[in-house]
Amino acid sequence: MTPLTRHPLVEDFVEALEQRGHRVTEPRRAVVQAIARRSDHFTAEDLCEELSQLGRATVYRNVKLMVELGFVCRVLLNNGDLHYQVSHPGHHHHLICTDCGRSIDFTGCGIEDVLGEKAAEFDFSAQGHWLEVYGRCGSCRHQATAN
Amino acid sequence: MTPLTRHPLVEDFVEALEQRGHRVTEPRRAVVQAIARRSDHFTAEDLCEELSQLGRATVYRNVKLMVELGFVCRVLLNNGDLHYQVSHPGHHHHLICTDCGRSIDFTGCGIEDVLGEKAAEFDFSAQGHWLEVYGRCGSCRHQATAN
DNA sequence: GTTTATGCAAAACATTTGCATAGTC
DNA sequence: GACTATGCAAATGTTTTGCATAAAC
Repeated sequence: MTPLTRHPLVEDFVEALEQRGHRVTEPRRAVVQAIARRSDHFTAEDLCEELSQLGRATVYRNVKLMVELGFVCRVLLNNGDLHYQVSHPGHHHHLICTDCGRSIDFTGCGIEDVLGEKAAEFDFSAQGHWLEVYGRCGSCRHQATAN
Repeated sequence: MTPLTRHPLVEDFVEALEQRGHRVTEPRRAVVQAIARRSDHFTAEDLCEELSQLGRATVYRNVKLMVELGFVCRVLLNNGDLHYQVSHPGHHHHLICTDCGRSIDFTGCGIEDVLGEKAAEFDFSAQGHWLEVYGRCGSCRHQATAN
């Protein structure tokens, strides 16, 4: 699901940037590449370290841009930290492994109905929601069993 | 549900503090009272402003303590900010009004089943989750209609 | 050539920490 | 009296901003 092989995402992102009138500069490209390469969540600071040749402000500004364009979303980790991560464009959620920290996107949470009922109880009209799921991914579980 | 009348919570909190070996000082009491009075979510900085007679560190340390004791939880607002709020002790979620900003606690979200199925698809074993629901509360909806 | 992006340094926040002093139990 | 909490000031960490310069379109 998350492309690790090359970075086909980079070209998608660059194309979208151009279409929306954003200039494709070398620093911006570097930020986009660094993000696309990440198979996992990260902080702006992580990117700054990786891209130490760039100014902090440039990194922060471009991460923000990527969020605005919907290419990057935020994840709420179990410890309360908010990180960034390459995102499915639409509504989606994360299965976050408390062992390895990796997160898996999923769509179609199907909780709208449940929420609708609950909300009605409180005379509340639900419009959206944020959901993070914590647990253990397959490979971490299997590894633990193997040891 | 949220007690606005007096602050019966304060005594509950103080009692629990004593039971767990924490000393009940005047500054601590002031923080606890300020928190109990809040019908809405807040930041540590909000409390510092309200309790300007206290040192920042004291406020921060006591908020943290209240979180550790489970009296206060964090809420993820629609805009991505994390705030604090008086909390139901156990597992619960929030209905957050995007108009007035108020949040309503609810328990028994009943999404475990839905999540379990979803997680199984990805060979993921779900253990916990975080859910925030955004929408409009009754009074904001009614007010809008009235105008 | 016009406009947008960058880089730096400074500013603005938010939170934590060390340590001497004061307050609780 | 022993131990914990406070308050201050300083340190830390993160993110934003102003502005001159450079690059893109």
